[in-house]
This record gives sequence, structure tokens and C-alpha cells, in this order.
Amino acid sequence: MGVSLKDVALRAGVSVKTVSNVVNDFPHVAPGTRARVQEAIDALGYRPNLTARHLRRGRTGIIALAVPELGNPYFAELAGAVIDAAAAHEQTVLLDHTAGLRDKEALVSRGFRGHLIDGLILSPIQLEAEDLTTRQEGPPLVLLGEREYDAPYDHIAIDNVAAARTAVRHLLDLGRRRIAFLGAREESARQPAHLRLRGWREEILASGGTPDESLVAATSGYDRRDGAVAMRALLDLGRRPDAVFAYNDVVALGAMRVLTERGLRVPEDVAVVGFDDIEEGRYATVSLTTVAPDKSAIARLAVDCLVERIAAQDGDAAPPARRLRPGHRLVVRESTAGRPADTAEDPARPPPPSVARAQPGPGGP
Amino acid sequence: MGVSLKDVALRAGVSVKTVSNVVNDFPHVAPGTRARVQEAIDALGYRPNLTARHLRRGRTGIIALAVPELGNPYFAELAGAVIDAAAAHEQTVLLDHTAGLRDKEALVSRGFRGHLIDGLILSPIQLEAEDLTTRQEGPPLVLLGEREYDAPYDHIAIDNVAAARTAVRHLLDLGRRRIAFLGAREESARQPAHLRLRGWREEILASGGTPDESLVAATSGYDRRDGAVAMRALLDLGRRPDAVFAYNDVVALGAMRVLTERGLRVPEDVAVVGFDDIEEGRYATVSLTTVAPDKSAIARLAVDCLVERIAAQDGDAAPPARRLRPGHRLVVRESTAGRPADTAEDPARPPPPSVARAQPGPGGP
DNA sequence: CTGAAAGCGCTTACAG
DNA sequence: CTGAAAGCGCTTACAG
Repeated sequence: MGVSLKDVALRAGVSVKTVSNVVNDFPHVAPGTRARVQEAIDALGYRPNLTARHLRRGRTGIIALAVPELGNPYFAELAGAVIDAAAAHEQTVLLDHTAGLRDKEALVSRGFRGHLIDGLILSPIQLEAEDLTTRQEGPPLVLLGEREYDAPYDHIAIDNVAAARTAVRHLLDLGRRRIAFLGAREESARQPAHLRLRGWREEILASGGTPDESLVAATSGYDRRDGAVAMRALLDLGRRPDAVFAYNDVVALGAMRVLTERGLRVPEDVAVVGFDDIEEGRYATVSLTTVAPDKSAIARLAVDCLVERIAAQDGDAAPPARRLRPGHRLVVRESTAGRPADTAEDPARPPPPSVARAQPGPGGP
Repeated sequence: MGVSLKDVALRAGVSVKTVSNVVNDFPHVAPGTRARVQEAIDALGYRPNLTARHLRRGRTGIIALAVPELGNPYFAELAGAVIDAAAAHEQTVLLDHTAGLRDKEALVSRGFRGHLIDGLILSPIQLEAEDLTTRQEGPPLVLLGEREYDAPYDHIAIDNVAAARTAVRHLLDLGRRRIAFLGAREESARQPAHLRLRGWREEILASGGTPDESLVAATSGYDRRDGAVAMRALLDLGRRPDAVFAYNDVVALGAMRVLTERGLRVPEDVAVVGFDDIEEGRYATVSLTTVAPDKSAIARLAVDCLVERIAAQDGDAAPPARRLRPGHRLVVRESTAGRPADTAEDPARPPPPSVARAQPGPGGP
């Protein structure tokens, strides 16, 4: 059916080895031979069978990226960045989504794609440490995001506590004192939103205040609807905040929608800060102040680490597990700053400069 | 390095053929033998090498989905639906993004992943018919979306003209007469937004009006910024519409942001309709009226067609190229209907019922 | 119900 | 600079 190396070799009157050399752009092929082979390749329309190459090389050049949900723009944007970062290493990305379910996350982490992928980048939500420590086999693994584990894997994440503190600090500086936190998840022993919630507590304490736990709202997930439900629940209980710090941007956007429905003005009555810096937040009717993780740095570091570990399988000494901290910054927009007529942000122009800048964070320990 | 079939066969004291039979769940294996083999598999931690299987079978079970941009929620949501639809056929999805560039689209359509993928689903923006007619090789191909080609490939798309007419009809019914169209692209000989623009023209003509071409705004792409830029340009030229029909939801959202900036009320001063029904539109501060294509039907039909064509390569007669039309409906929200206090849509509840329903459209011709 | 053997299309020491 | 041959780990007629 397909045209094979052998067919090309036959036509060019050389061995398959020589054709292989030409196809793989190896040196030490006589110019005349190369031309003859190339001519045969073109004439026959030969295209290498990647599948055979994979089997022979023991490598596929495919890495998997497993995210909770592609419907969350943060992960869609991150996936785009990972695809680009991987292309720089000539790696192809296979996308998996786990729905944030522990079982699916554990399955993926065990490398259920047997030998199809060379490595895996996983952004877990509910995965537990034991899922990782009992991991027998599976490809090299790099972890992404807020969840941390005592397991020997590279972990790429911004300093979530510091980032959350910066956001809360910003709200405190605006004079807000009743700052709600949206996106705690009670069902999980170890809070996915652990660190951001801790940042909320620490910063309020550092300012001399007392964290009001009745302003911490649980959600069952992390999407727009969860934000709307949590915000509505808070208001229905009569716990009206003067500011909201949400686990992420879509939760913040869902909350903002409910605030408007209830006739509360953003930011005059309630200031709102999100997390992720998704494109959508910049174009919301009231543009969203947010913590902006450096997505392309996250993607780049993750792919670099993974590629290094894949290479290390060939006998190089593998580096110890690293903890890498890409940068982040607070982007102040209308949901906290209002819209002074003369300094209105223009969403059609390049992204505005950050206002507060958190420490970009050095590499791991 | 890995454990192979042979290792398992050795330990179980059977031939590799028998192990293969067990692994692939073939019948006609004596229960005792099966148990013995299974025990060996577990003890050795054997996992099939997919790469070898692919080579031998000549199939990988991987299909590619190429979309312009994962950052556009419509494509992210569609990708999720395709991944799910493919899982039902035990197919894995490889995601490519083309940035809507003709060269990249043409490259992908030629199946540049040589034998790695069994088939391709492509949603083209700038691809031209000749790119397809000169296509020599490449895997089975299914086309998605508004662009149509005179080429023998399956094409899955809602009735874009009818859908656009329904949207414009809705605006006309509200008494709007200066309806702008956002998202024409002049640089391309054959408009990507061809059909939706045609629907705009036809419906205005059908209502006895005259399409005002000065209200057709070109964009350089199809994202939020493009919508904002186009809207601003229209207003700066003094061409104030009383309604906007946008090529898609993100363009509509970008436009809505600018309208608000300029102190225009939505929908009182300007009603807005988008296209795609992305989740974001439901939670916008003024929720967005939109044409909702049936994304899961699109995904399902595309995967079904592709899987059928892949199977047809084994000698079955391939069906002629089909044109399949999944359904769509108009979802009316606040950006055209306003927010009557007593019927406010609750974004935290299930999606609202459609108000106008376009013909769901029969299967192909 | 099970086995021995060929072959999918490459890459890679090993020779020359 | 080029060739002959083995082998990556499977699946699959073909026998028995």
C-alpha cells in the first residue's frame, strides 16, 4: 500500500541504509547519491512511516498534556502554550482531559497509553499523594499547578501563597475589609485551593485583621456556574462582602454576573479579583483584575523538564526532582480600580503593564 | 527494557500467540490457560507496546483534529466534544492548531504526520479549493465549518445561511433597522464569513429593506480584539447601528465591551447577537443572544464519518462525499431581550430553552 | 484450543 | 561513503 524505504532504494539503486541516511539528513552521503535518492523519493511520493520509526527508536516524540477541562480558557490557553513549547523540541502534544477526577488523574499518571507517549505533563486537581507514591511504571512525569505532593517529580507552579497575598493586599489597600474567598472545596481532605486560601488568611492576619471564615464559600467545581452559585449562596445568607477574591477567573466572572443581577456595582460595592488572566477577563464589561501567571514560562519549563527527563532515561544521571517557580504579576483592571474616564484601559491595545509585581521567583531549591 | 509478549509467554509456558489472544480478549482460550497467562501478565507488569501494535496493524487509532485556535472557546468546547465522540470509537485525538493560516491548513490537510494518524478532521479558515484538489496523498479527511469546497470530502456544517437569517430576523422583529455585520474579511477572495454575510443580506432583503453595506465591518481575525476594533471603527466613522450581528461570540463580546465603553446600552441602544453559544456568553454581564450550533452533533457526525472512511480503506466501497447538517437554534438572552425583572435568566440553572428554533436540518443531500 | 514463523517499515551496529 | 542483516514487539494467516 504505502511506499517504503525499500521501494525508494530499489528505484535509486542503493541500499535502504543510504535512503535512511538521506531521509534523516545524515552527513556522509555523496552529493550524487543524495540527489538520486531524493529524486526517487519525490517520484514515488515516499513518506516515512512514523509508526515504524517509533517502534525502532523506542521513542515517539509525543508527550501528553492532561488538564482538568479544556472548557476552562486557562487550560485552553496553557495547552496552546505547551503545544508551542513542545514544537521547539520537535515534540507533538496529545491532549487528555481528566475532568479533575481522581481516578482519571491517577489512570493518566500511570501512563495508560503504554509506550505511545514519551512523557506526561499533568495538572491535577484531586489526585492524592498515594496515587503517585504507588506509581510503579509509567513515563517521565511533570506536575503542574497548585497541588503539591511529597513525591519525586518535577513540579512547576507559581508561588500561589505569595500571589494570593498580593491579590488580597491589593483589596486591603483599597480599604476593603470584608473580603470573601470563593472556591474552597470542602469535600477534599487536602484542599485543591489550599495555598490560595492560605494566602488569603495570611495577608488578612498580616494586616492586623481577622479572617472571617463565614466569607469562605465552597464550590463543587471551578467554573462560571460554581462562581455564580457560591456568590448567590453568600448573598442569600446575608453575608455581604465588599470584595471577592476568587480561586480563578471563571469563578470570579460567574460571581460578577450574580453581583450585577443583584444590583450591586463592581467595584464600587464589591471589588473582584480573579486568578489566571484569561483573555476573556480583559474584555468583560467590567474588566477583571487578576493574578497573571506567566503561562508561556510555565509551558516552557514543563516541556524543558520533561524533555530532559526523557533524555535521562538513556543513562544520563537524572537530576533530582525540582520545584520550579515561574513568575506572576497582579494585573489591575476595572473590577477593582473602577474606570476613571481618562485612564480607561483599552482592550484593543496590547495588554496593560502590571501594577503590582510580585517577585518573579527564583528557580527551585 | 520493557516486558514483552515473549517474556509473558515464557513465564506462562505458552506461545506468544496465546498471550496475544488473552491480551486482545479473543475467544477460544481455555479458562485455565487464560488464568495462567493473566497471572504472568500481572506478575511481570506487562503492558502492550502500542507502537508495535500500530506498525503491525497499519492503524494507530489516532485521529487528528485541526482547529484555527484553541484560545477561542468555541473550538476548545468543540475539541472536548470531539475527544468524547472519539472515545466512543476507542480513538485518541491529537490536536493541531493552524492559526487559520492557509499554509498550515494545507500542510495539515496533506497529512504531514505520515502514518501516525488514521484520519483528520479539519476546520479551515483560509484553505482554498485548489489546496484540496491537488491533494495527492494523506489520510481520510472530514471538513468542518462554514467554508465549502468543490472537493470530494465529507463536510459537516450547520446551515449557516439559515442560521444567520434567523439571527437577523430576530433583530428585525425587535424593530431594528440599522443592523451591522461584524467579521467580514476583505483580504480573502472567498470570504470565510461568506454564508453568514449572505444570510444577513438575504434576510434584510426578504424583509423589504436594503442591506446597508457601510454597516459591514471587516476584521483581520475573529477574536475579541477584532470585534472591539471593528466596533470602534464603525462608531468612529459615525455609522451607528441599532443592532450588531457578529460572525461569532467572541467578536460580539469584544464589540459589546466597546459599546459599553462608549456609553451605549445593550440592548436598549444597540442589540447584539453572536454565533457559537460559548459558555462565556451565558455569563456575560449582559448575557449574549447567539446562534447555537449543536456541537455534540457536529463532533459525533464528524467522528462517525471519519471512522467509516477509515474502515472503508480496507476495501469496503467508500460512500460518496456527504454534506451533513447538524442542527442549530437561536438562544435569546439579554443582549437582545433585555432583562425584565421577573424573567431574568438564571445562569446558575440549566441552559434556557431556545426561543426561536431553526429547522434542525435533515441529513445530507 | 495452541504453536511456529513471517513480516509490518524502520534504524543501527558491524563490515568493508 | 555504502551495504547486508538483525531486530524493535506486535499480529496473523497457516497448521495441527
